[in-house]
Amino acid sequence: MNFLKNPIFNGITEEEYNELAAPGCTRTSRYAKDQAVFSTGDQTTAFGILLSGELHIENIDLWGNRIILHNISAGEAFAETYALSRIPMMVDVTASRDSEILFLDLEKLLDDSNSSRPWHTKLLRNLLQLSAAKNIAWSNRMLCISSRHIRTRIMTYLSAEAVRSGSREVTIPFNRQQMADYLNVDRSALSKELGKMRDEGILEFRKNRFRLI
Amino acid sequence: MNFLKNPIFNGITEEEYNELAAPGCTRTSRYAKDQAVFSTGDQTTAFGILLSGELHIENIDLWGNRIILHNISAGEAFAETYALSRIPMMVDVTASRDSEILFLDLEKLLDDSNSSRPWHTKLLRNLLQLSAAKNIAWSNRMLCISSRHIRTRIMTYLSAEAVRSGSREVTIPFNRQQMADYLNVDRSALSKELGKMRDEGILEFRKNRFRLI
DNA sequence: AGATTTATGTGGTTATTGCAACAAAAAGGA
DNA sequence: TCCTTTTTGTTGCAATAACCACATAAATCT
Repeated sequence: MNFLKNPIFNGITEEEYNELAAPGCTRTSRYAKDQAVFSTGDQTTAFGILLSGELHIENIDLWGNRIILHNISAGEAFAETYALSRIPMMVDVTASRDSEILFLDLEKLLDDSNSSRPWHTKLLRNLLQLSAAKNIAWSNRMLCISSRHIRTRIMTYLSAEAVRSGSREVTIPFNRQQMADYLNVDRSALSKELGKMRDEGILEFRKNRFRLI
Repeated sequence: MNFLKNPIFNGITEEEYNELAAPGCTRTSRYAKDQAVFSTGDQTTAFGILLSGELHIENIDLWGNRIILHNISAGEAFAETYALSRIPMMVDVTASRDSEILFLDLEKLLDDSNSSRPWHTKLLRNLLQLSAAKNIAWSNRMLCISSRHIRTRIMTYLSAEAVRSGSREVTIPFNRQQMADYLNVDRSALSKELGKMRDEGILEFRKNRFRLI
C-alpha cells in the first residue's frame, strides 16, 4: 500500500482505495527490460502508475527514426491521456528497465454509478492535476527542442534539470542515444558537441552524469 | 448563452451556469489584434474560453526567436494548465485577431465548498477531457517537429490537417512566418521548400490554402 | 489612388548538422 | 579470464537548412 502516497491517491484513504479497487478496477503487472507495455495502435481504458523501474514513451516515424517523447520514472503515471480520450495510441511504451506497474481502469472508476463515492471527486481532482502537470512537461520538452542549435538544446535541457534538482550536478535518465532521441538530434553530433563544450570548460560529464560550470 | 454549447459546459444547464457564474467566477473581455492576453511570468487562477477571434500561444527564447506553441481558434480553451497548476506562465498569449474571451476562475469554482453542487463534478470531468485533449494536441505537434527535414515537417503537418478536415484541401490558421514558427523552421527556408514541392507537383497552395496531391 | 507597411518569394553563401564508417571504451556473459 | 556486445567518441564528407539581402506582391492607410 506504499503506492497510496502517490499523488494520484492524494486524500484517498486505504479504506477508500480498497473500495475502489474491489470491483476489478486495478491490476499489477511486471515487465522485463525492453518489453513493450503498450504499442502504437493500442487502445486502453486503463492507465498505469510505475511502481518501480523505468519506462520510455517513444515514437517511431515512417522512416524508422525513433524519438523519445518522454521518460517515466518510478512513481509517475502514464497513458492516462489515452485512457481518458480513448483514442488509439500514437506511441510505444517500453520498459527501459525491469518494471512493475499498477493499472487503474478509468472506464470503470469514472463511471457515473460511482459519482457519489467520496473517493470519486478526489480521484477526478488528482487526475486533473496529473494531466495539467503532463502539459507542463510537454511545454518544457518543447522549449528544449525549439532551438535549432544542438548546444542550445543541451543547455536548455541540462539547465532545466539543474534547476529541478537544485544542483549544478545532474544525473539524467538517458544514455547518449536516448539523450539524442530526446533532444531530437543525431547521436554522433551530440557527442561531438558535448566534447566541444567540455573542451571549452562549459561542462563536465561522465556517462549520464553532467556538471554545469 | 451560446457558449454553453462549449464542451467545457457539457451537461451543465443554463440554471447551473447562472449559479456557478453568480459569485463573480466569470468575466468577459475583448482584445484587439496583437494585444497581449497573458505575458510570460503572469500567474493566473482563471483560464479562458475564446468566444470569437483567434489567439496564439507563443514563446520567445533568450535569443529572441519566437516559437508558436499553439494556435487557439474560437470555441477553444486556453491557459487552463496554468490556472490548474498555479505556476508562472512560460508563454505569451496574444490575440492574432480581434477577440472576445470568457474567463472562468478555477480557484473559486473548484473550491471544496462547491463540491456538492451538481455542476461541480460535471465541470471537473469536462476540464479533465479538455486537459487530455491538450495533451493529444501536444503529441501531434511534437510529431511534426520530430523530423529534421523541412519537407517532412510540412507533410506531417498538412497530412494531419487533411485527415482532420477529411479533405485534401486545408486552410491553415497561419501565415508563412507563423507556419514557420509552428514548424520551427526558418521562414525563407519554408517558402523555398514549399516552392520546390509545388514544382515537383506534390502540392498546390495560395497563401494559407493548401491542396495535397 | 498613391503611399506605406506587411507578407511572401528567390538567390547566394555559410555553417551546422546529419550521416556513415570506424575506433575505443565499457559492460555483460560464458 | 577472454570473448562478445553495447555504448561512446572521432573523423571526413555531403547536404540541408539557416542567414542575409533584396525583389515582388499584397494589404492597409490616408
